[in-house]
Amino acid sequence: MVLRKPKEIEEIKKRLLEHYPQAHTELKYKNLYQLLVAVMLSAQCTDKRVNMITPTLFARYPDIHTLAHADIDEVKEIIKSCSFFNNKAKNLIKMAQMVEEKYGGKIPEDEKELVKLPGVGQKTAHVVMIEYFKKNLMAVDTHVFRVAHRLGLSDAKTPQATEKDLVEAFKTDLNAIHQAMVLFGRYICTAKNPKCDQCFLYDLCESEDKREIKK
DNA sequence: ATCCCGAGGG
DNA sequence: CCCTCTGGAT
Repeated sequence: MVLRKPKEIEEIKKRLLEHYPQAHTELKYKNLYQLLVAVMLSAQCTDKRVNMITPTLFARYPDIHTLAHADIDEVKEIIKSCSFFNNKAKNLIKMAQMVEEKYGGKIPEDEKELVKLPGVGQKTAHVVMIEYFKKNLMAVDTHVFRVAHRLGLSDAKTPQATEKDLVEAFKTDLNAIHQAMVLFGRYICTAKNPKCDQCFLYDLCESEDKREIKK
C-alpha cells in the first residue's frame, strides 16, 4: 500500500529527477550481452566489485557463443570474488546455451523472454529493459526497496509487491525514477548511517531511521 | 556484525 | 511466505 498523498508523491518524483537528471547504471558494459552478464553478476554484490571482474570475463568470453562453451571451473575462477559464484557461473553458461539454442544466439529483447533465461529474474530483466531499452518499468533492488519503504511509498514485504506500489504511485518516468532511487539509496539514503544531513527529501521523510540534523 | 542493483527452490 | 547460495567491504 502507498502511504503518501498524490502531491507528496509528485514532489518526491520531481526532486529525484532534478537531483539525478541523467542517472544510469554504474555497471560498465559495451553491448546487451555485457549488460546482461554484469547485471546477473551484481546480485548481492557491489557494482564496483562487478566492474573489477567483467574486463577479464569479457576478454575471455567476448560473446554468447564463447560463454556457452566455457569451462565452468574457469568461469568460477574469474568471478569468484563476487558472491554466489557457483550459482552464477552455472547460470551464466546455461543462459548462454539457452540463448544459442532457443533464440538463435540473439539475446531476446523483451522482459517476458528474458526471465525465461537461467539466472535472470524479474529484477534483472527489468534493469536490462530500463537501462538498455529505456522502457517505462520499475525494478526493485535492495536500494529501491529500502528507499521506497523509508519514504512511505510502500509497506509491501516483497520486491514484487513493492514494484506494484511504485508503479501505482509514480505511473510515468519509471525508468528514470528507478535509476535515481538506486543512486539516492547508494549514496544518501544508505542502509547504515543514512546521510540525512545531505538529503534533499529530508522534510518529506517520516522514516524511523530518520536522523535529527543539528543546525 | 551488516550490507551489496537476487534467483531458484521448497 | 521461507531458505540457501556466499566473497568482500565496512
